[in-house]
Amino acid sequence: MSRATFRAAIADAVSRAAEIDREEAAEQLVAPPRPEMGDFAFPCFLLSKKLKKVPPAIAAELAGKLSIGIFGVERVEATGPYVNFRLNKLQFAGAVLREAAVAGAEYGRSSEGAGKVVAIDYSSPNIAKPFHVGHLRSTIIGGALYRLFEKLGYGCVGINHLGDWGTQFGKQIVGVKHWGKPEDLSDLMALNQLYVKYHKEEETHPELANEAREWFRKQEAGDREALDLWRAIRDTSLDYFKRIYSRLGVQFDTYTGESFFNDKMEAVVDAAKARGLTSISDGALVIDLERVGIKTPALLKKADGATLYLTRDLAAAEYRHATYKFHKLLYVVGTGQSLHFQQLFEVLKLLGHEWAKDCAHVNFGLVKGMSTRKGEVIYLEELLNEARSRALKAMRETIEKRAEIDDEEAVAEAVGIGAIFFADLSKQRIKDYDFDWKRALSFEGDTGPYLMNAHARIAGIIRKCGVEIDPRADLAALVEPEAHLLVSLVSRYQDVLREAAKVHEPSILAQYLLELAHALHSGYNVLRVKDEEPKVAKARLLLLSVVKNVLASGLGILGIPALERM
RNA sequence: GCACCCGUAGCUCAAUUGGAUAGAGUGGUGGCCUUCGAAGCCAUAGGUUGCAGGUUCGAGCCCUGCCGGGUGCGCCA
Repeated sequence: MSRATFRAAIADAVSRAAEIDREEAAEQLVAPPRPEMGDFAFPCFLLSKKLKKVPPAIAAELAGKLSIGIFGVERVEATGPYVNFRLNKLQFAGAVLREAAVAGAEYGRSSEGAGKVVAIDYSSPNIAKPFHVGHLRSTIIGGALYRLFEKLGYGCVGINHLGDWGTQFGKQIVGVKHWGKPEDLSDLMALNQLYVKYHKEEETHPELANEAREWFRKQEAGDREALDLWRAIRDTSLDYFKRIYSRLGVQFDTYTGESFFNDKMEAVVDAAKARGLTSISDGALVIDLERVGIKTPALLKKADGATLYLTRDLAAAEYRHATYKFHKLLYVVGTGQSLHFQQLFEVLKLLGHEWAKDCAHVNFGLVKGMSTRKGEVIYLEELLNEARSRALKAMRETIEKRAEIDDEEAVAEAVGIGAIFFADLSKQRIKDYDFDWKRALSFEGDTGPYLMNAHARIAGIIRKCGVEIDPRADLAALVEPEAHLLVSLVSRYQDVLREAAKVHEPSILAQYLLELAHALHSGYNVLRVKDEEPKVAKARLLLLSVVKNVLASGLGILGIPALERM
């Protein structure tokens, strides 16, 4: 808020001096590339066209007109084609830090999303298969977006669209029937082994495929035994997933998976037919999408009459809209399914749903190189355990720290999670992700633990400095450029959250937190608190405590624990 | 073959969405722990932003064509 106040004051002055619209002026105000240049800059390129003068001349002229009387501004200077504004440090720090100090851990929260619902479909794994590293991105990105929108005041619905229906269950049941024991039904690893065994056997005994198809057919027809088996497998999987999610700190509001929509698809098919959208092609029921620029037609039903993925997603989208009246519906799914989502959104439009424009595919790049040398996938639990043990090893290298920590295992677990989450969330979603043990589990440099360390370090200062935090402290002592940089970064937090939400990109927040932690680490030597004069100590401590709150808030959104000690 | 995505320092990534001198980490080299946490800091080296055109006051970003990598392209999800 406070940053916006200063921005508005400058925009107002600029709009009067340059005779342009106030909003236009506010929009053009940017931050200069280097802090010495000032806090805001107004580029004069656009005016150049209108006034038929070169930008530097306009900048000089404007700077002259604006030299005095803008709220919070202590210097106006033309530098080349820009007019640079430097804020009064005391006024700026006062406004920013007081607001942040009062808000405490809630700093950054806003109510701009009040009354609006964002539904987010994420993680959505297939039942009866263990969680591996490839499932992580959707889970982590979706969880981060959930908490981000929540922070901005939106009501969020986390949807886990479980892959809990389909022909793979026929195969799973054949595996259980032929080679399994009754107790395997409640053991996910055993179930998975049976599934793998099925595929191996199928290579030499192709007739098993018919058996599997028959089981799934029975399942769809409501056969008692088939459904009982399916339910047991589903329950076992769900228990397992929930254990993983609790370890990751990820939550869902609903687990309405694919099976939930079994009885809701016929209505969509009927609606499409009624609108004359469908045709028969090679026996299958399709919707031609050539007219909207998609060459691949959408398949609603197979030649044998069975429904498909798309049919189910159409029914699900309609159900979600009816149930949640969402402002936005986000699908956090890999970019490999782009065509599917283009088709889905276009068909929703053709069905007359104007809300189709509120649906978005939050796509992300592939996770490559996640299998071991033997070609097996890396299970998530292996990764988490490895991260924990490496963190423990790193902790044990410094004895002083151990003395302060009472639950080493818990800290190591948190550090491991922090490293893994941040390795994923710090890059733009769209980029392919090369999984690499060394990089994913690194604790040095631009990593999750680096941010956690910045937070724990401030916590240590607060514990040991011998000064109390005072939100009303006199801030005149905050004269160092390092302090001003931190104030400026703190003031940007809300803007960063808004931008990250707007483009569904947690990496914007992650990059910002790195900047903040860098500024802290570089500055904290000159911003000592302990044994300084009380006035100086109090001012600096207030600044540091506010930085700590921002770190805690941002890390929380990313799903990374902010520890007091590590 | 067609469609979409990605090419920025040796490696992994940024760049305020078209703006000022393209920045971080890592790896290399050299420094900094008797002072609130060294999972840290400082310094130094490293670039024809894949190539070639175009658009304009201005392009890593937009347009066209190539080159390289990835993904997808009707009866799986």
